[in-house]
Amino acid sequence: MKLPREFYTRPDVLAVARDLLGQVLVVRARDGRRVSGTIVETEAYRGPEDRASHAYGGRRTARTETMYARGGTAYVYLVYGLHHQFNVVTNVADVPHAILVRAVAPREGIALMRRRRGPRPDRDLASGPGKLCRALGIDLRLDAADLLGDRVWLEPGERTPARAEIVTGPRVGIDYAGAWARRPWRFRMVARGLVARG
DNA sequence: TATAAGATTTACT
DNA sequence: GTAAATCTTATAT
Repeated sequence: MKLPREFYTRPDVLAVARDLLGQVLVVRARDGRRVSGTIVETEAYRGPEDRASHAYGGRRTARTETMYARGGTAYVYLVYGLHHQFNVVTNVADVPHAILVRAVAPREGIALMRRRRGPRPDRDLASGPGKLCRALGIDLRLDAADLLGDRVWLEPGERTPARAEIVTGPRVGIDYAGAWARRPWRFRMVARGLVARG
């Protein structure tokens, strides 16, 4: 079962970013097998007013065009010329809201992830936005893919985190955005009973 | 046309 | 801790 269109088209991108925690990101590998991970960290981007967003000021380029698609679309782009970033587009068409998936916990297809990522602790296989794309096999070919299609999609997780298990904080790597960078639009799921860190 | 910097990761000192 | 890798976009010649 996939998350329905209505999950993504909701108007509050912060609520969707929070609700993505605990859900499962699934990618169909070339041989048809499933590779998946549980989402544990997200960041909301609320263009056009959000100075940290690629769509700040209503900017529309070949790269950002995907952000203007309807909710439930994948937005994949390259940073620093070599790392892919996977985002979930939210809201209705022409409203460029998106959520960067910053980390997942490996779930299915772990052997394939290890092969793709090389020798390292399993804990580090997908513990960053560029790492998870490498581990799951996400690249520019998945840009603009429909999240209700059969190449990449989201499924409900077994358990959604309780409020006390969600830590919010400032977004990462966007110091140029001034005050917008300090907004607590980053959401992280922590293990129950652990003390939160920034 | 040229230059700078970015929603990052890795290797090396 | 610092540097290198190297594509896209914005801004300045």
